[in-house]
Amino acid sequence: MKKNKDQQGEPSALDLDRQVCHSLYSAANALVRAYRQMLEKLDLTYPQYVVMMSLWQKDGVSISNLSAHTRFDAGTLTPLLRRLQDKRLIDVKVAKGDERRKIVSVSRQGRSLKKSAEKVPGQIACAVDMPAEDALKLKGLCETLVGKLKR
Amino acid sequence: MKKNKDQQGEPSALDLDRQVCHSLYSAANALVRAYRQMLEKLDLTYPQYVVMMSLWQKDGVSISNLSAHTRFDAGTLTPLLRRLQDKRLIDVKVAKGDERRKIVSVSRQGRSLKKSAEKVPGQIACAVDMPAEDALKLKGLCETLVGKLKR
DNA sequence: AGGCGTCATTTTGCACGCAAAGTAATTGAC
DNA sequence: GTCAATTACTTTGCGTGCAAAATGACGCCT
Repeated sequence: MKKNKDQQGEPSALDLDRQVCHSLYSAANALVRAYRQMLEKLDLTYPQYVVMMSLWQKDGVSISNLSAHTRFDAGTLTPLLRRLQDKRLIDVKVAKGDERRKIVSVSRQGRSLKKSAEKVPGQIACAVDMPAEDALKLKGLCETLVGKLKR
Repeated sequence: MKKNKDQQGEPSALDLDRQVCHSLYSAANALVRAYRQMLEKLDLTYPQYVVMMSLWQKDGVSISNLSAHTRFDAGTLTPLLRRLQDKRLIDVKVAKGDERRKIVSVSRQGRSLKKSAEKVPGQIACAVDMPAEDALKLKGLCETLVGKLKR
């Protein structure tokens, strides 16, 4: 009776519990879920918050610039920006000199939202409760991964 | 001229590039994108592949068991399982003795798909090209994070 | 037995994520 | 200058991810 070919066989490379990717996937989802509560006061989803952070940092950019910085697909950004516009947080205008391009900028309301958003990183850090060293290591490994998978 | 209150001010906790979560989010999306190509031969999405891995490992489970193991929401599993059923990869039956519960099991075709799936982890490892030590560290940090955010 | 709270699953509604196809405006080749 | 290739963005279609509400079955209390 060497093995037991069906259920509960010897460990396999396909075991869910050994998959790094599954852990990463679960962690990303868990984080978005954690953000959801903190962001609902701001009436933002996590991706919308990312876009606002990008714009708070650098305003008046084209959609393709925003896409590069946030790493969101253009096809994802179009409707997301429409929602931010509906909330009056941003302005979108056609670029002068190149009518294909659009320029996105933060509105006055969008700028004032930044003050409330400033509390969010601390709240998340508190919920996650991970030593700064580990957080940096994690960030570094994720960035490496993104780099390897680019394209 | 101490500061420059608008664009390009001093670094802030809201800078996108310092957000661990944004790196994690991007990495998870990049990984799913990488899986997409390898899984299209199997006609599976990444979440469907996760469910199949879970079932290959342990068959004949209820949906809530599957939900716990895969960490997918029940409301996500219902339509996902319907698609796997449409592809004849799994069988779903009402549990005897408790008609609320359903029991999910791998079909013969689902079992034969496992052989093709066995190549996937190696292909991903190759695309990612990360030292085993780093991969384990990454997995560990993600699991810690999931643990802290549980609830 | 009847009723009620709990449990397992499904449904609904909304927001991504992204490949692929579509639409304009711009650039480049000649 | 003309026209094809390219670029910037939008649209479409499908599959999640998840909160919240709905459905239906169980189990327990009396």
